[in-house]
Amino acid sequence: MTSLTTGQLAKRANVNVETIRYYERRGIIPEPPRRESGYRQYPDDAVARIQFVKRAQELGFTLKEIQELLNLRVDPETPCAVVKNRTDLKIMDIEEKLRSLKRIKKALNQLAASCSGRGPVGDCPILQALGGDRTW
Amino acid sequence: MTSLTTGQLAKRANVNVETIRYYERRGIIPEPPRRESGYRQYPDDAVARIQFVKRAQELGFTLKEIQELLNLRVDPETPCAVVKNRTDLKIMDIEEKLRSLKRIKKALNQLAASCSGRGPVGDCPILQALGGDRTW
DNA sequence: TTACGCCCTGTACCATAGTACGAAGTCAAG
DNA sequence: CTTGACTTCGTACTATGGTACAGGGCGTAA
Repeated sequence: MTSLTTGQLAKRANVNVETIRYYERRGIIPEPPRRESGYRQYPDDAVARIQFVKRAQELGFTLKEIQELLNLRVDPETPCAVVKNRTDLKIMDIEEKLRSLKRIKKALNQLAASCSGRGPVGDCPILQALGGDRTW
Repeated sequence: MTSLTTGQLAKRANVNVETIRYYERRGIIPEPPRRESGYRQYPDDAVARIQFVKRAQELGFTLKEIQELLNLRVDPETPCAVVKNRTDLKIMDIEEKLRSLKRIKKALNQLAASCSGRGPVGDCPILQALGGDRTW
């Protein structure tokens, strides 16, 4: 069984060494055994754990949520429904963000359409719309 | 001409007093004149300036971007096109965020669909998909 | 005049997700 | 055995957008 140093783990998982230490402080990865010298000895599959975190992050989970997700695993009797439920909640969360961004985009498009791009900024309809039409 | 104290301005603009001081530190609102006592004296239209900031924030601009937007006003000869350009960039920015969120949502939906919600978490297809199918 | 509420300053703190750095110890190659 | 790369720890710093608080000064009404 090979074992990895922090640096090797970092390289394989494609993250910064400090990120690994940070995850350990956060309790997202367990403290690995140490050599006499104090060097950490990570098992091979620590790479998979880091990648779990990274994939979940890409899917919009925060580190806190990921930690909760990982904690569920500790008790294999936890019903799978709990995990599905978090996923569904996250989907709703993302739908809310999508709605909000679409609203924003619509408003910005209206501003952009109102502005020819010609003339001095003093007459800019975009700034006027944002600020009322006063000059401070 | 009425003039406002920090607290009055905060109340009218519907923000925290500390937020106003924070904006002043950031250079987002100019330092107002003071009374003998040191009390700030805001002109009435400071309310509009705060609201400009708040509206722009709602539209997805960061304080830094808002500051740049406000700085454009200082020289009324700045062409309006500059403002339009920033707006267009921000629209593209938001479109990018929308694409990203849609990708995430799709991936999460696939995960959620793969999971019946029944059975123990040890067999959960969601966690398996995130982590590879290993048990740490 | 005293009491209460506001205002002033500077600084520290919150969450989020890391990154950077110094000082010291360790490991491996030459 | 030395050198250079790597590891350890603790702490401080980054960016973002504020919030909180202590210790003092000010303002006004009763």
